[in-house]
Parts: sequence; C-alpha cells; structure tokens
Amino acid sequence: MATADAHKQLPAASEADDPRVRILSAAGQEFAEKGYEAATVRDICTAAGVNGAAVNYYFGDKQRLYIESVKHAHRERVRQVPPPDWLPGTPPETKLRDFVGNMIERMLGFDQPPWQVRLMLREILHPTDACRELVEDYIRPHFTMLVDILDELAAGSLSPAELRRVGLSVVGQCFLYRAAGDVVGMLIPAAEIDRLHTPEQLADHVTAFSLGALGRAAPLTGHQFRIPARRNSPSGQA
Amino acid sequence: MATADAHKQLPAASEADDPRVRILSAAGQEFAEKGYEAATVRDICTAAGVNGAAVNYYFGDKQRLYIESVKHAHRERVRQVPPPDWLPGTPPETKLRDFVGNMIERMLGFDQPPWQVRLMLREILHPTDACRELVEDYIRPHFTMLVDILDELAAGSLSPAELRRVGLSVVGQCFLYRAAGDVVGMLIPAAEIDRLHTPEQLADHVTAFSLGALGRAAPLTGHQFRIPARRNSPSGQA
DNA sequence: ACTTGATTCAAACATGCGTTTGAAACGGTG
DNA sequence: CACCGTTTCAAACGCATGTTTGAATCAAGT
Repeated sequence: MATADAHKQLPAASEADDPRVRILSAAGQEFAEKGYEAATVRDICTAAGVNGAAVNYYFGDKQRLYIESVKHAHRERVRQVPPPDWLPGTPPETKLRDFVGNMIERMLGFDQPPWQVRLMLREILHPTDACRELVEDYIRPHFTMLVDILDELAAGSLSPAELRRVGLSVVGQCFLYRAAGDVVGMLIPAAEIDRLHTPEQLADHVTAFSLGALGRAAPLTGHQFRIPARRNSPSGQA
Repeated sequence: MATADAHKQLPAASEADDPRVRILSAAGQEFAEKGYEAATVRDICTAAGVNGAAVNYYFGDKQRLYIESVKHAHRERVRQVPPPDWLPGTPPETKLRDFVGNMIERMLGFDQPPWQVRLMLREILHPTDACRELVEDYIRPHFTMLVDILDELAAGSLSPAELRRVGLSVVGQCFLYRAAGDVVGMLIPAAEIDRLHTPEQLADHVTAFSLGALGRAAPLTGHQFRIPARRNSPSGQA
C-alpha cells in the first residue's frame, strides 16, 4: 500500500518543513541522548510533530530510521566543520596544531549542537551496521591526513606502522575529553576546567605534548633529556 | 511478603552457588554487552539459572540490580588486577612504565573476562547513579597515583593543573584502545595489530611517547629538537 | 512431627513498545 | 467536479517486557 520509496533520493521541496528531515533530526537527538533501545518511535514522532505512523511510512522500520539518522548527522557535521586546508609549504608543526584544533573543535565545539557527535560516539563505542560506513567516509580520511602530517614531522625516520601508532596517541588525547568528559569533569576542579580546558588550551596542550614526544619542540618540563644509557636515569630527587 | 533485605550485607554461605552472586555475574555480562535497556531480566535469570522472580526478590527491581552489578564488577576487577607497588627509590620512569602497563593490562587484559571493563566503560560514557561511586573508589585513586609519578618525573617544574593535564594525555592514549577498539581495528591492518598492538608493545609505546614529551627520554624520532625561535622549523622535505 | 520463616517456582498481569491498518484529507490533472 | 496517487491520521494489534502473586518447596528450631 505504501509508496514510501518514491522520495528516497529526491532533494525534497523546501528542505526545512520536509517531514523526512524533521524526523531524521528528531531521531538523531533522541538516539544520541537515550540510545537505540531507550529512544521510542513515539517520542521521536512527537518531537518531529508528525504522526506516529510516519516513521514507518518514510523509513520502513526503526532500525532503518536509525541508520539513516546516523548518516544524516554525519553529513551535517562534515558540512558544518570542514577539515583544514593549507597552502603548500606550511610547516608541519602548524599543520598539526591546526589539525588538532579542528578535531577538538569538531568534538567539543560549543557553537554546534553536540548531539551529532554524541550519536557518532555511540557508533564508535558499540559499532552497528552504520559504523563501517562512518569509518570509511569520515574517520579514515581524517586519520590519513593526521598520519601524513606526522610523516612530515618525523622526516622519514618512522615507519608507517609507527606513524599510525603515534597518530592514535594524538587522537586518544582528544578523544578522552569527548568520550569521558563527564568523568574528566569529576576528576578536575571546576574552576580549572573553565580556565585551562577550553578548546584552544586543549589544542595547545595536545600539540605541545605530541611535538615534544617527537622531538620537534621543547619538552613540557623545559629541561632537556640528557641521553644516559637507555636504562634508568635516576634523578637526584628523593 | 518478601524478606529480601535480610541478606544484603551477609557475606553469603558458599560464595559460588549463592543466587545473589550468580545473578550479579549474569547481569553484569548481559548489561555489558547489550546495555541497560536491551538486556532483559528474563535472559539474566535464565543465564543465572534462577527463576524469573528472583531478581525482584533479591534486588527489588531492574534498576537496583543494575547498580549493584556495576559495583560488583568494579570490586571484582580491583581484586583481580591490583595496582602496582614499588620499593622506595624506584626511578619514576620505571614507575610510569609499570603504571601504564598495569592500566593497559586492566583495560585490555586477555586473561580476564572483558565484560567487567565494558560495563564500567558504559558508565564512563553515559554516567548514571553508579558512576560517582565508581569514580571516587576506582578511578580517582589511580589518577592520583599517576599524577604523583608525573610530579616526580617533572621534578617540580609543572604546576598541579599542568600535571593533571599531562595525566589525561597519558590516560587518553590507553583509553582509546579500549573505548574505540573496534574502530582502531578498522583503521590498522590486522597483521599490524597482532604484531605491534600487544599490551606489552602498547605500554612501551605510550611510556616512550609520554617520557619523550616530558623530556625524560629520547624523542621517538631519534633526532633532537634544536630549539629555534619558537616559530616554525621548516624541514627540508617537500 | 509440627511450625515458621525464607526461598523458589510457574503463571499471570499491566504496560509500553514497534508496527499495521483502513479510512480520511490533500493536491494536482483531465 | 471527478479522478487518483500521495500523504496524514487515530485507532488498534501483537508482542515482549518488568513486575506481582500465591502456592509449593525447603531448612531449621522446638
């Protein structure tokens, strides 16, 4: 009886009052904050201002709505925060700082609604069918970009496998704030969060930490490593 | 009619065939792999080999069972993987390596069932009532231990706030592998995972990366930072 | 052996879920 | 207006869930 498949590809009339995108947006928010099981089709339809049967009419069932909403959120996010681009000759230190800043901005950015990232985070933590697509379209290109920057920084002295490992170290530092943000908020005094954990400060810290580890900037402590015999360098301190 | 509260504190008879712990264990596994909503009381009771009414008899309702199972998993994990302890005078570099190895072992350890960590991970990502207790009893002591080691390494040259930030950088590197392990597996070739991403290798890498960042070991690239004028140090490479 | 309280069990209950249905409302087109 | 495909709607269906119930079983205590 239903002709739900007719508009699957059509770009829709006026874009905003199209029931499809209203449902997708409402579904994304519900799924993001409650998870797949806890989010109900009824609530989604109420939030979208459509009848309870609309989701089945347009998307078939709840599962397909979920997958479509993940892809929708992903497309929106890419549109909102484009990856950085550099003029040729830009020093890799600058590129790394820009890249980290861009990644943190995309993860934590306060100017954008956070539910899209939260939705993708659920997929990263507990992958479903939508995940592989997410990785190939969204995550892998960014990761490759990061590895290329690190390759420039290392000037050929690290193998591809080592570069990937370093890349994960950089990503991990940023990822923690998004994934475990609530716990971080419990571990760090509130005043310190306001002062030192702004996106800018975090990007500076992660960049400095990583450049230091690669030997492309002064270490955080200021004093230099003195190159002993690789074993242990006992500091005079008790 | 029920006297379910009577044994709340009693250490139980023979520990293993006590219905309470059988339910807690089965519930932990179900909650860990399916999440709170998707896990059903019926499945938990079937897995535990008890009647469907037992969970209500012993724990009241599903929510209280969930909280108790999180706390149970947490206690078990601490018992299984005790934090490291050092003789006085142990160099902080060794301590950091031990601490990171211990943390990774606890997060990824293949000799222990992974569902306990997975359960706690759910709390970290999406905190519920059980989370604050988890942080205070389990996470904060470990984090404090790490910060103390870093303080030794920095030899007083970093403020408490900076030390905490560095601590988060160390934790973040390890956390990524546990939280986003599936995605990491998609980004890294399988053969490389087997060769280079064992707990031992990861601990070595994270330790080396972090020590390098602090200037307490040679940077990963081998070549040293040359201290230019803080701006950019263009490498000859295209 | 009888009593008493704690535990187990099968069955039922109430509720909320995803989904279906069939008719009503809409919007062009002849 | 009459036609027809598309969209909306209120109502209901079937089902799985968390929970309750009341009787059956068990373990001591006296």
